Amino acid sequence: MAETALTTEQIIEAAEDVLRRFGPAKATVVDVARALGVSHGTVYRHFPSKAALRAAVTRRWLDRAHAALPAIATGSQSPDRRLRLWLEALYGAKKRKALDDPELFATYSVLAAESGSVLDEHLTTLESQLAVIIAEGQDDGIFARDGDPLTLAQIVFQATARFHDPVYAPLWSAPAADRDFAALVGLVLRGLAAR
Amino acid sequence: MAETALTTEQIIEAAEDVLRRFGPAKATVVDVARALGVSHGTVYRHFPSKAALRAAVTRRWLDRAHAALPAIATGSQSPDRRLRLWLEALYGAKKRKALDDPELFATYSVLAAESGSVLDEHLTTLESQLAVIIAEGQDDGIFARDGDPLTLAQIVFQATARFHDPVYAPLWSAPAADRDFAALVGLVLRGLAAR
DNA sequence: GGGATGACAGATTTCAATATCTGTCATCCC
DNA sequence: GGGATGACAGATATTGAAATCTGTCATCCC
Repeated sequence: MAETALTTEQIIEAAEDVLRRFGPAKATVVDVARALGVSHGTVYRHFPSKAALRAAVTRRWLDRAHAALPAIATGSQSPDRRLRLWLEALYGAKKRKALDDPELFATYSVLAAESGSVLDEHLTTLESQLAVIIAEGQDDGIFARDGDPLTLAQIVFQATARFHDPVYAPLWSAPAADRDFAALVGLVLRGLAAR
Repeated sequence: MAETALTTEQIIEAAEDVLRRFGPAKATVVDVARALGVSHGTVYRHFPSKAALRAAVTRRWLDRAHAALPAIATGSQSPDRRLRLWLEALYGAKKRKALDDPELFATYSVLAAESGSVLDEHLTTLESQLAVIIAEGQDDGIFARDGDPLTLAQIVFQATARFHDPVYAPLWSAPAADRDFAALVGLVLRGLAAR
């Protein structure tokens, strides 16, 4: 069992590969097992269902895609600048992935949509990063103090949905997209600012 | 030909009825012709294609759904109040339709998505209504003067997408939806306000 | 003449038979 | 013992033949 031990991580990697090659509609557990040279029963020893395996792949992908954001949220710059940088990093990462490999991006959009709980957890994480920035901005007197930081974070997240929700990905390559994004961030920052 | 003359309007009405009953996936031109008691060739005398007929139905539905908005845009109240009322009317109309008859709403969501030009034209109309309100607000000194009204209107429209884009319809019945909407409108209005 | 018709070709959809997949579990083998 | 296996039942997907639909047009009929 020594060097040939099949790890959960290996299965996730194989599943990611199969999804990349076949797409979400065609990728099967049997494909994953075949890629690993084991029977599909073995995969079910590590994951209770196909959905759970796909959820694990999705979770890892979402975490990696937004790995740079926590550092921005807790950075040393002023909160308003950090908020702008954070939103730009989120939009930039999504846009780059969507344009670099549209098929793969579409695959992960489907995966994220199908495992709602993974997505919800991810979005909650992002919103709490935003909330940290906003709370510090309120403490510094840069942002208006009326309003709970987490609620404001959710509102800011909703207001910028067009620039991070995958359903809008086709619009991110429009000529005016980056200009519109900058203007929207400007509006949001003026909305948050202390009077 | 006197009283039995088949009008374009009658065909649109029959098509609307067929779409309501069968849904966008099943409704056919033959169904529409059958409902009118004519051959399907006759329908093609009035519309160049199935897509054009469906586009006509969509156009009429969109116009009727938002018939109340122009009056609000040109109303007598202050621009900031009008902006809030206009956005509330838009969200309210969509939400009511989505909750009253989800199937019909889904049908029209599909129709709107499939005939992009009709939708684009409709959105342009809505944005120009917003632009009128914003321009007046700038003239009155209520809104900041930096920024072209039409661009600002587009940004406001994008910022509130979550509360009018049909893809988000499932979220409109969430308990927090109305509260979030009010908070978002508040943020947008503060963002537009003159300092 | 001008609008309605229905036969037609090619494209699309439906349907049922067939194949594959998901998830379980008794069995195997190191 | 503990992990891997593969046969199995029910669910889902694929496939190809048959049916229907879209769009055209020569013809009909008021």
